[in-house]
Amino acid sequence: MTVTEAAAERLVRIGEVARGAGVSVRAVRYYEQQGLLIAERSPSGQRLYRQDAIPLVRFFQQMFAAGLTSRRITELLPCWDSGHTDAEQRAMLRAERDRIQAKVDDLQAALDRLDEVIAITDTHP
Amino acid sequence: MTVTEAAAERLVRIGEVARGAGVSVRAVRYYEQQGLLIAERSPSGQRLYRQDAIPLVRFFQQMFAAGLTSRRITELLPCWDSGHTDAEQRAMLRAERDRIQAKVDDLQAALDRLDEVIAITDTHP
DNA sequence: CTAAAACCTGACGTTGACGTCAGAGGCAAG
DNA sequence: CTTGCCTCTGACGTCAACGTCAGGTTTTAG
Repeated sequence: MTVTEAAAERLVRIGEVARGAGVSVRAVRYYEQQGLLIAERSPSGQRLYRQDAIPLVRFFQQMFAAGLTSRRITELLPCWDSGHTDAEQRAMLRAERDRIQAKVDDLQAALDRLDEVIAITDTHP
Repeated sequence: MTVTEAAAERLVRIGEVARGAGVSVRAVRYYEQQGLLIAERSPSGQRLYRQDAIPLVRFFQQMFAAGLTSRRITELLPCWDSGHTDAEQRAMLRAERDRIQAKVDDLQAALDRLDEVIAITDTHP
């Protein structure tokens, strides 16, 4: 089943997406504004989402937590949607991977320093 | 020799501290404004730092990278200076440690997802 | 039918660690 | 002495992902 084909699925409103993904309604609107998430509209103008919008929003959160910007995510979304990538996208993917790995290393180093202090302060109360 | 205490050492100006620690002059002034770094003053008002200000600034950078705020760092500085801590400080240390650990886990999960996509896009060029 | 709950579109506010600019001194070299 | 670099104090600007408020429409529960 492709994206455009999308048989008659149960469509949900923004509140259900927000609750389901654990974010605010404002956040979901923001994602649309940034081009991350496209919603159908009801005749009265309310946003209607397919159910897979919920794991998608969770995924956005994960990428945000990893330090990607919404712009970068939009640039990389086709990699997930179609599985097809050009050279530039593959380069971005690796760049982000490397950046995140470096961040993990930094955090681990900070963690070690904190643990060191904790060990000292625990033996010197 | 603790961090704050020190004998008559060669004092350096802000530019040398900034270059030595790999940050901007503005950043060093900001740290003073936030109460992280205290500087002597020359008769003309220029900031004079002891040389151990340089590793200290590096340490601040490391903590910033780990997501601590300048306020939190000021609250925890005594743990490094004196080695003495009260219950509240030990609780903060552990809270930060746990937060960083959780962040590492999140980053690792994001990393795995990216690697997954990279592997796919590499086999489907 | 009505009231509450949910949704809409702007649009301004928040946070943290600085960047940047303006205007005014200070300091060693030639 | 003056040139050029360094430093000073404000003070406003930046960026990203939302929070929040205002004022209005829509959907739903009873």
